[in-house]
Order: sequence, then C-alpha cells, then structure tokens
Amino acid sequence: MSRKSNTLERRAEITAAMLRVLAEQGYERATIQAIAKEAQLTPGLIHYHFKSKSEILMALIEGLTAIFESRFHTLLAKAKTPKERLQSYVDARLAKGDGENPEAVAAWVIIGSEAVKQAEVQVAYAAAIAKEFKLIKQLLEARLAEEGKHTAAAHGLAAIVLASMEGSFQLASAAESVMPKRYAASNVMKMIERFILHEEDAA
Amino acid sequence: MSRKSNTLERRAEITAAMLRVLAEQGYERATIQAIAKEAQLTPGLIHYHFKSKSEILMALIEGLTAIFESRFHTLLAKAKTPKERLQSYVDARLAKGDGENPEAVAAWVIIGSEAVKQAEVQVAYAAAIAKEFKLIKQLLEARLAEEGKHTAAAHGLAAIVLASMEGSFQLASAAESVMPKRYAASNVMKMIERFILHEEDAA
Amino acid sequence: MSRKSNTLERRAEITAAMLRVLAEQGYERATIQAIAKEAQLTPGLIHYHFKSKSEILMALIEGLTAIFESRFHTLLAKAKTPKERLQSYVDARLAKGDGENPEAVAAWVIIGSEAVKQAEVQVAYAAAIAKEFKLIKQLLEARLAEEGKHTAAAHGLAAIVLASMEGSFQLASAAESVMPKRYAASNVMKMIERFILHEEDAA
Amino acid sequence: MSRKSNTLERRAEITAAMLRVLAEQGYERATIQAIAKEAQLTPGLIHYHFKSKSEILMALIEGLTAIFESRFHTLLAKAKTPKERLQSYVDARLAKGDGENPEAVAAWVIIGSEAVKQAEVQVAYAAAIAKEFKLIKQLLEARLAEEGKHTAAAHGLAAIVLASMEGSFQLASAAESVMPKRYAASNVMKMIERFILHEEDAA
DNA sequence: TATGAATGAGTTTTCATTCAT
DNA sequence: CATGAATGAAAACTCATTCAT
Repeated sequence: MSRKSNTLERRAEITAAMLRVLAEQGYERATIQAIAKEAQLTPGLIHYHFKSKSEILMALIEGLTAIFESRFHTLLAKAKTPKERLQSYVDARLAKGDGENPEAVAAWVIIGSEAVKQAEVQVAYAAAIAKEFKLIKQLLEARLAEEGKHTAAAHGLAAIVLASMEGSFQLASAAESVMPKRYAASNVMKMIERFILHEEDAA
Repeated sequence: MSRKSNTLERRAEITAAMLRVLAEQGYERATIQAIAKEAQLTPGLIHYHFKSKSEILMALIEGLTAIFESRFHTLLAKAKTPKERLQSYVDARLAKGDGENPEAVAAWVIIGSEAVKQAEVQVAYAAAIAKEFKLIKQLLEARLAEEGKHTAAAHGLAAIVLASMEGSFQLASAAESVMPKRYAASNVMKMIERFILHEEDAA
Repeated sequence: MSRKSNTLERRAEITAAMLRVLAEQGYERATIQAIAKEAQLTPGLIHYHFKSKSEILMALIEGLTAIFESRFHTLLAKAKTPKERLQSYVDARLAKGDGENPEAVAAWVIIGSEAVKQAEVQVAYAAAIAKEFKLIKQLLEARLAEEGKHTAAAHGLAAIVLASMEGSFQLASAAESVMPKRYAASNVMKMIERFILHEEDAA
Repeated sequence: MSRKSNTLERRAEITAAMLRVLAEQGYERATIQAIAKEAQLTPGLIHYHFKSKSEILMALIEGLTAIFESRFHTLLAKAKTPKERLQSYVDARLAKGDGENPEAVAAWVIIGSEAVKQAEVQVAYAAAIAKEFKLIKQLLEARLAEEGKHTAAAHGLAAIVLASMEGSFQLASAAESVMPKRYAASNVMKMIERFILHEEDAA
C-alpha cells in the first residue's frame, strides 16, 4: 500500500554528488543548488533527505572513510607479511591503481581544511584521523616486531606517516607539479622503511 | 601639500586582519564585513585599497611567505653547518619558540585548501610551494654532501619533507590530539636524518 | 465489502492535532508537516482529508465552538435561575474546573488574531463571535428581567462582556502574570453584576 | 568627509512599513519583501538596518508603546480631575478622534497573538502590558480615592479594564459588526464607573 | 582617503501541495 | 485509504561590491 522508501539510495546519490562537486569546484561553490544539479535532483529534495548542508558533509565523511577502508581491505586480502600489510595500507590511501579515486582524495583535503574551524566537521574529521592513526600504529608495531625492533617508536612514526599522507594529498591536489600523485606512495613507503631499519633492536 | 598616502599601511592592516579572521573563523566566515570589523575599518575602505576579496587573499599569501622567510633568516644567522641550516628551516616553519605564529599556520592550511580549486589562489599557492621546495632541496643537497652522500636523493626527500610539514600543519590545526604542535618539528627532523644516513655514499 | 470510511475520525484527529500545535507552537509553526507529526499521520494523508490548510483551520473553528458549547450545556443542566445560567456561561468559557481546556483557549487567541486579516478565517471567526454575542445578550436580558430592570442595556453590556472574555483569553495566554487564569471568571462575573445592579428599573 | 548616517530615519521608516503591512495583511504576509515594498526599499537594506525580522517586530512594539503614550500625554494635558485623567487614558487607547490610529490598534492585536508563543515577542509584549497595568491601577486608585472609596479594588478592576480594552481591540479588528470601534471607549468607561460606584466607602 | 548606505544576486531552508506507488 | 518522495515557489538572510557624500 505504501510507497517504497528510496531514502538510502537518494542519500547515497546526494553524498556522491557532493563529493564530485567538492572535488571539482571547492567548498565555496559546493552549494545546495550545485549539488542538486550534479545529482539531477531538486534543492527541495536534497533538504527532504538531509536536514542541512552540514548533515550531507557528515554523511560524506563517513562515506569517504568507508571508501578508504574498503580499498584497504581489498588489498589486505593478498598481503601475507606485516610489511605487505603496511604496503597495502599506504597503497590503499595513496597509490594509483585499481579503485583509485582522485576525487575522494581532493574532497578529503577540502574537508580537512573545513575541519580547521567548523566545529561539527572538526569532530568528525578528528575522529576519522584518530582511527587512521590507531590503525597505522598497529601496522607499524607489527612491522617493527617482524624486524626484531623495539615497538616504542611506532607512535611517533605513525604521526609522521599520517602527516606525510595528509600532506601528500594536499600537495597532490593543489600543487601537483611538486608532488605528482604517483610519487606519494613510494616516498612514504621509503621513508617508513628507513625509519624502521634504524630503530634499535629489541633486547 | 597632498595628504601622504597610507595605502601601504592600510593594505598591511587589512591583510593582517584577514589572517586573523581566517585563522579564527575559517574561510567561509572571512567576509569583507568581518575583515573590516577586525581591522576596525569600513567595508568601503577595504575595496578602496583592494579591488576584490581575492586580491586580499593574494596579498596574504605573499605576506605569509614573507613571515616564514623572515623567521628562517633570523634562525639562519646562528647556523653554521648544513645540518644546522636544515634545522633552522624546519624550526622556522614548524617549531614553537620565539616568533612562532599559530595563526599564520592555521591560515596557511585554509589557503592551501582553497587552492585546491580556486584557480587564482592555486597559482599563488603553487608558486609559494615551489619556492619552498627548491629551498628544501638545496638545504638537503648540502646536508647530503656534508655526509659524503649522493645528492640525487634530495628531490624525493624534499617532496616527502614538504608533505610532512604541510600535513603536520593540517593535523595540528584540525586534529591536535593526534599531532600536538610540539611533535611536528622533532619528528620531521628525525625522519630527515634517518633518510640521509641510509643514502649510499657518493663514489 | 468496501472498507468503512474513517474520514470523520481522521478529520477529528487532524483538527485536534492542529489545535495542539497551534497552542504549543503558534501559527507560524503550525505547518502541515508539524500537524502530521503531532497526529502521527503523513502530510499526504492530511491533504487527502482536507483540501487545504485553511480548511483545517475552518474545521478547527467549528470544533472549538462545539467544545465551548458542550461545556456550557453541561453546566447549564444544573442551573436554575437566569443568574445561574449566566454564571454557567462565564464558567464554561473562562473558569477552571472539569473539562477546562487551556489549549483550546490558546488556540482561540491565535485564531482570533489570524482573523484580523485572513479573509476566510475572519468570516468564520466573526460568525462564531456573533453567535456568542447573541447568546450572551439573551442571558443578560433574562438576568436583567429577573431583577426587574430594563433590558435595553443588554446589548452594550454583552459587547463589553464579550470583549472582557476575549481580552482575558489574550492576556492569560500572553501575559499571565497580569491576568492569572483563575481571576478572569470571577472578575467578569463581578463586573456583570455591578453593571446590572445599576441599571434603571423597568417602569 | 564621512557620509551622514540615516539609520534612525530608515529604522523608523521600516518599522512604520511593518506596522502598515501587519495591519493590512496580517503576520503571515508581513514578509521582508512586503515590508520592503511598502517602505520602497530593498530587502537587503532592511537587513542592513535590522539584523532579523523579529528585531523589527521588537522595534515596532517599542514604537507602538510610544504612540499610545504620546496620545495619552496629549489628552492628559487638558484633564484636571482623576476622573478626567482616567477618561483621557481610555480615550487615548480606544477612542476615535484626533490622532486615532486604527492601524496601530490592528497591529497591536496581531502582536498580542504572536506573543502567545514567540518567546522574544512575549517578553516585550508582557512588559508593555505590565506597564499599562501599573498605569491603569494608579489612575483607578486616584479615582477611587476621589470618591472616598477603598482603593484595594483597584487591582482587580485594572485587570478587567485591561482585558476589556485588549478584547475590544481584538473584536474591533476581527469582528467589527459586534464591536464597532466607537462603542469600545464608552462601554469601558461606563463599566469602570459602575464598578467604582459600588465599591465600599473607605472607613 | 574615508564613510556607511545601498544594491542585487545568491545562499540555505521551509512548506503547502501533488502524485506515483 | 495511506505513504512518503517530489516539486517549486517563496521565505529569511548574507555578502561582495558600488557609490554618493
């Protein structure tokens, strides 16, 4: 009797449209009008499915996190050693290749900068970053252990790895000549390996 | 008998006001009216001295570059070896201490993200980044040479150093719990040193 | 075999929901969507049973009139003299006690002000008021006759009684500190009695 | 050098325009657009002088209070006895005659009903009512004393007088056939006098 | 130079109403 | 009867920019 709900699909469409508009036009131009046009929907309908613009942004942050996670888990399936698992992670987030998603990267950069001062966004962004941090740290600890090193260094190393990746996104998006996208992953991996090789052996 | 022009001071005041508003309220809220209020001037006067809002942003990018340069040169005076000069650079851009300027850092992050798609900003931002890149590369080459290493690695290393710094700014601004401001400089320096120690010796 | 129509109950539910929303949130917020939520129905269904929003308002005016009338007739059953009947009327509309309905009072005030310029509402409101006026006048005439007074004064007195009651509603709803709800009825009755006692005796 | 401020005049123009629109079209239709058109200004300019729509409403409440007060003080000048002063008050607020302002009355009714649920308006309205109440009470006390009566009754009488006047506004605005504007003042005065004549003499 | 009023296009959001299911 | 998605017009409000003074 009742009409079937399509809210989930619509929300996904709208979030995806915002992703594209953000990536292509920046935050300032990511108006509800622009998102609606991109999604081929009406502005009114956008607000039927999302109470406010920032609610869409929140949904997008979740969505991007999911995209990155899913890529990571796909690559993880083939990884056997801690080193390979670490590589999977870096590739998932930085490398070109199957499933790469430059729009997601660009959007992530923009969200990161919106997080600087928009409180709600900041909370969601910081939560996502904290999760990444934890994951990186675990992967690094496993990698250090594999080499028979102290794992205490994992914390500081995780911070610099995360910073390198976020910075690579940023530079790749806004100053590609300095940081061609294809360099990022290999540079980050090289850095990690050198860091690790120099750690002290565990007793 | 004509009144002395105060355009230069006014432009500086306006640029400084935009810096503060950007850092405190984000790009979206950095309206001409907000900048005018912060500078204790009127909107009309802003447009008397700057043709458009984005012209202020351009001036701000120049201004920030100048701030960073000046800090670097101050520290450079005391540096004697290539290693110390490298340290001066990293400290100038990341470290706490005399002349540190967290507002400038926050503003820089925001500008970086605006650069993602606002063409005019992108050009100015990319130019500033290219300049930094060149400088880092030179400092790294000198450091590698000092250790008797091949200098070919300087290019890739410079990229990862720049990315780490930009990423550290970003994380420190938007997710401080993961990247406390005081960690950034020491982490970046440690990374550089390990990278360098592992380079092959020059023939 | 066709399903039994529930239109009447549904219309009553919707009208009652609008009453509550009006009383609790004011006219501006009495949106179809808010009414639907309050009635635990859907916006579409509201429009199935009522052609337009103002049609609900019309139904509500009728409904409120019916509520007041029904209270009056309940009290009337116990009244024996003209004075008691008058008292019944005032109590029915103003007093606290069994069946009192503060939401109905608040809604009535809001409708009254909407009647100021919304033509359709004005017609319905004015009709309801005219009916009340006639009733008050009759009750007053009987009361005057009971005291052996000229009944000519009933008209003017009815006007002031009606005004006092409408004004009491208004003040009780919007400035309760000046006109506590419990004062209204006794004040109005006292006023009526003094008015009457001073009328000239009929020849 | 600087341009002369016309903010005060503009605010008065805008407030007056809102008064007219409220009186002529009701609250729902008193949009910023409508006010702007009535004032022959642009919507943007309205918001330049008033931060929000409700700020205009607040200014209007103040303005109406001032209008009523000024009328009262004009009439007061000619009044010599407490009875005449009371009459001045009632005439000022209800009567036809020099300076009468039916639009102000209609607007006041609408504001009163908006006060039912809009918190900010309620505060301002209740304050205005409280002030009126105090004034009426004083006038009544003087009148009672003049007749050698107990003044204790002034409080209750003031409430019913205020209610009668607010109710008369309401009925005159929305159901004029029942309460022609010219009746209100004489009815209210008659009521007051009868009330007073029946009070007990002071010891 | 400086002021601040004024503009107009644009923004997010709301909502009565319609309609496919 | 009932649902809930969809529409479109209109609402309040913002803001870069212009301009008379």
